[in-house]
Formats: sequence, C-alpha cells, structure tokens
Amino acid sequence: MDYTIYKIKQEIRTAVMKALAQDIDEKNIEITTPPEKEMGDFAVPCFYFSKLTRLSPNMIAKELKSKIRPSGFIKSVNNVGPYLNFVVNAKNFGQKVLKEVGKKGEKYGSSKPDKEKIMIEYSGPNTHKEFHIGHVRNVALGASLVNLYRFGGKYVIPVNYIGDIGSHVAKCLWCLEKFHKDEELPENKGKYLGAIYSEAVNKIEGNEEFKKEAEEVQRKLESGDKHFSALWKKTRKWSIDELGEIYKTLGVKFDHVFYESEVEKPGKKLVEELRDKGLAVKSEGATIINLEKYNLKNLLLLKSDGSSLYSTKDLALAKLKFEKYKIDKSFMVVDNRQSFYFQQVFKTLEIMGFDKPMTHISYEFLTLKEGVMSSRAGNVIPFEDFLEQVIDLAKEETKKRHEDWEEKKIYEVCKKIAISAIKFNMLKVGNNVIIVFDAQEAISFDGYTGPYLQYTISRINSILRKEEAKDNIDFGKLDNLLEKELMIKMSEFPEVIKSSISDNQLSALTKYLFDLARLFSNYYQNVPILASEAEIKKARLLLISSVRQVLVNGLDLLGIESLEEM
RNA sequence: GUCCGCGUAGCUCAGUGGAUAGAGCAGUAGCCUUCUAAGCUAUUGGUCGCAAGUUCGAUUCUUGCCGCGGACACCA
Repeated sequence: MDYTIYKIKQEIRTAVMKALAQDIDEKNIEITTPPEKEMGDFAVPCFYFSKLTRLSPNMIAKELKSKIRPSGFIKSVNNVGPYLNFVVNAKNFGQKVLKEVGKKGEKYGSSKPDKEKIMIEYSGPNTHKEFHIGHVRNVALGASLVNLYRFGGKYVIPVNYIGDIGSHVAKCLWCLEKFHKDEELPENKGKYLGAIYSEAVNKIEGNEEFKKEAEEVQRKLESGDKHFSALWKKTRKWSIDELGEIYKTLGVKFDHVFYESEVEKPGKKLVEELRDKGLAVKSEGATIINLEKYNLKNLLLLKSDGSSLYSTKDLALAKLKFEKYKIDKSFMVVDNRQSFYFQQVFKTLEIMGFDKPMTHISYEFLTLKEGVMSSRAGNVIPFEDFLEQVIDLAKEETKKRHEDWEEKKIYEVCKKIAISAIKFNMLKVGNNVIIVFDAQEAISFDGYTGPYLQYTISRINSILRKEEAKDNIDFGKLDNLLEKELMIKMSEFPEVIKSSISDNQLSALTKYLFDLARLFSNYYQNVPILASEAEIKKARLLLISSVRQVLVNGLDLLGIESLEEM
C-alpha cells in the first residue's frame, strides 16, 4: 500500500537524484527529521554524497538547494550546513493524508494481505498456579504482536500452550488432598487452586516427608491412578475456566490451545527415534543430545526415570504446529530466561531434519523491587487482585466527574481504564528491559500512560458528539503550524507499524501514540474548534476526527479498547 | 567459568553513525465564567558506566574493564 508518507519521501529522493550530477543508489539517500520544526519537515544529510564527489557536504547541500525547484508536496528547500531541509506543502500533503485516513478508516496503517501463514504462541500459563501480573506482560506483548502481524497483512493463528501436567500439578493436588479435603469451595476455584499451590510450595520447602508425598502423587498421576486422574481432570478444568475469564477480561482470543498433556507421549516417541538413530544418547541415566559442536552444550531430553521434560514436549509441539496447521513460520513469545534453551531446541529439531522457520520472541521478565515473584517467596501479585485495585482507583476520579452515571457503567468504564493502564505500562518499554514492577507507577493515569490516550480520545469524542465531521472541506483552512504538525505526524503511522513489526515490540508505537496525543492536547488547549468560523470549523472537525482514528487504530493494536467517554 | 541482556536527568525509560541527547514522574512558577484541568505552558536537572580503537564525525559500531541481572543436566 502506497501511503502518502512513502510518496513524499520518494518525491524527495527523486528530486535529489535529479539534482545530483552522478548516479547513486537511491537507497543511500537518507531522509530524517530536522531537530527544530522551524528548519523544515524533512531533511537529507549530504555526508554520503561528499564521499563520492570531493566537495564538502555543505557545498553539496548548497548546490542541491539551488537545483531543486518546489513542486508537488515540496513547498521549499533550504540548506543548513550539510543538511538539505524540505518544507512540505501543508495543503497538498494534509489533504492527501486526511483523505487517506478517512478512506481507510480502521484499516489506516495496515498493509495488503499476503499469503504468509504464521503461528504466534503466547501466554503459556500453568494450570494449578496463580496467574500473576508477570503473566500479563507476556499476554500484552503476544496479543499485540498478533494484532500487529495481522495488520501487516499476515494470516496469523494465535495459540496458547497450557502446562497442565508436571510437578506443580502434583504439589497442588497433594496439598488439596491433605489439607483441604471436603472444604467448601469458593466461587473462583482457579484462584483457590493457585493459592493452594503456593501453600504447597511453602509446606514442601525443607520438609522431606511432604516432598516424598508430593512425588508419590506425581507418580500416581503419571501411572493413571484413578482417584488422582479424576481429581486432575476436575481441578484442571477449574484452572482452565479461570484462565478463560482472564483472557476475556484482557480481550484476547486464541484460535487453538495446546496442552502439555497431549504432546507428552508424541514427544517421548520422538526422543526414542532420536535414540534409535544414535542422535540422542544416555548419560547418567538420562537421555541427552550433544550439541557441543554448535556451542550449545547438552540438551536433556528425558529424565533418568524416563519421564518427560519441557524439551520432550516442545519437540512434538513444533512438529504438530507445522504439520497440522500448515504454517510457514512459528513464533513463540516466551521470556528471556529461555533463550538458550530455545536455541538448543531449534538445533535439535534441525538435527532431526525438521528445519523450519521458528523464532523465539524474547522479552525480559517482570520482577518486584524485593526480587522475583515466586510462590516460594510468597510475594505473588495475582492479576485479578491488582486489576480490582486499579479499577478502584479509577473509580474515585470517574465518580467525581460523572455523578449521574450508574454504578455498572462506572465499573465498565473503569475496568477499561485500568486495563489500558496496565497493558500500556507493560508495552511502553522495550522487550529487553526488565520491568521492576512498581504498583504506584503502573497505577498512574498521568503523563505517558494508557489513560492519557483514552482521555485524549474522550475529549475528541466530546467535541464530535456536539458536531460531526464532514469530509468536503477546504484544506487551505488548515493553515496553522500545529495543524501541519498533526498531519505530518498522522502520516507517519504506517512507518511506525512497519518498524514495530520488524523488531517485534510495541514501544515505538506507544511512543508514537503518546506524541500524537500530546500534539493534539496542545492544539486543543490553544485552538478553538467549535467556536471557530464555519469553514474553519469544518476543516478542524475533520482533522480531529482523523486524529481520533489514528489513536484508536493504534490502541487497538495494543489490545486496548478505546473509550467513548471517561 | 562460558554465553546473553542491561548501564542515558533524583526516579522510570525513549533515542540515533551526524545539526544544541529527549519524554514521563518528582520539584518550581503559571493557566479552569470558554470544546472533559486524568489536561496545557514555562522552568530546574546530563562527563549518555570507564578506557582504548574504527571514522571527517561515536552516546550509537569494535575490543577490554567495572557494575547489575539472567541462562548454562534431570524445574518449567
């Protein structure tokens, strides 16, 4: 799709090419933004050209300036030192951009669909454990990447991979049986299980007898003991139901859910095959694959008692994904601590002859000031509790503003405000930044936050409720500097999408949306819209309606539902 | 020990091989009879961890060092 931003850059490149005395690769013409808006809207540094000619970059800039005539989107050209600065023709450019936003609507910024089919695995929670705020970072990132790739034209299959078996399950069930049998069940049974798991971890810590008992439960589970299998089935559902509620709250959907329990057997079979082929070997009773020649050490594939590991199952899962879903690429959103492990798994699959494009999208984990969140440390912050806390905070302000709103409406709005705060907070930093979770900061609604963007949209809505935007306007009326800035900013949206996709993170997008919103807030403060003269008002209404569209599209990609009013 | 990531304003973080390094929060001073003040404006605040190298130019690239975090065989 040929967005205006690409067209104007092409126009600048072409003009520079023509003015340049010699042939160069167009790609070497770099286009940047000047540090001060008074200098111009786009800039071409001339250092590269001076390497080819013997002239100084300043001389070249001067010469190019004299050769380039304004036309099309280019209103004027100036040389400042080694830079060639371009001022855009706001009327032509703005008209193109606003029409584009209006025509494309919610698709503004997207790319034409291509044939590529990709699977994105994210979330990957365990049953029988608490879903805490750390898990939210993964969901926020994964869900946004799904949106982003779809927007970028890919056919995306979002999937989840739930850990429904393993020692954590055994510990939880052991504790449930031993200390909570015949207890009355609370409404949120999944959360109840999570609390029991934490209790189990604490009880088992340093207690050999309990440890043995829990291990016994695990053996029973693995050998298909009737009682425990039934208990597993029942409790597993509690967790899965609760996860379903959480995903609903977070507004995410998976096309398919894989469970560890379904890939365990196929995984063991794959490891057997590897052993038959002599690729995997026994070592100290366990089964390993030697990856030393790839500088990846050894990967353990089966425990010495023959039971499976994460790796056992991941091999089968990888094959299942490609074979059943006919995907072209597979992405897994998993935290950074597993980077080395994934390298090992990918190499192992390659050795197995299963060389497919798989990417581990890694991000740093979330921790607390006092250290990593863990059941053992007893400092887990459950997502649902935290969310209620943020909602309560939002309520204080909302009630003040809307005394006439019913309790239910207040709750619905505040829930959206809270979720936008939480998600935005996690996406605004780069993937490789460790988030030291600070409730105070995560709860903040001021400045660079999700609620600020919601607020901006609400203000635009408030105006547009009073008078709708129409699209037959005189673009010449949008002649002030802030208006031009807003239009240029909006034109950049497709570029931001592209770069976000290319580095698999959302921080550039959050930054962009904040910048756009701030630009609008400034405009809102200083330029009257409804009170302006009829023709000007019409133009301004269209402008702000376009700003809203871009903000809404951006938030949508972040998995944040825009509010009508707040 | 080996490998990976990080080290930028008091705090939390953006940023780029090039024009005077930017935001938010916190601080200070202003702005609500006017479209939602969850806002806007102005302002204080920096040896971009340290050192060397590549370059016309390095906060950005390379190497070394220091500091922090993580991974590295029976957890997931």
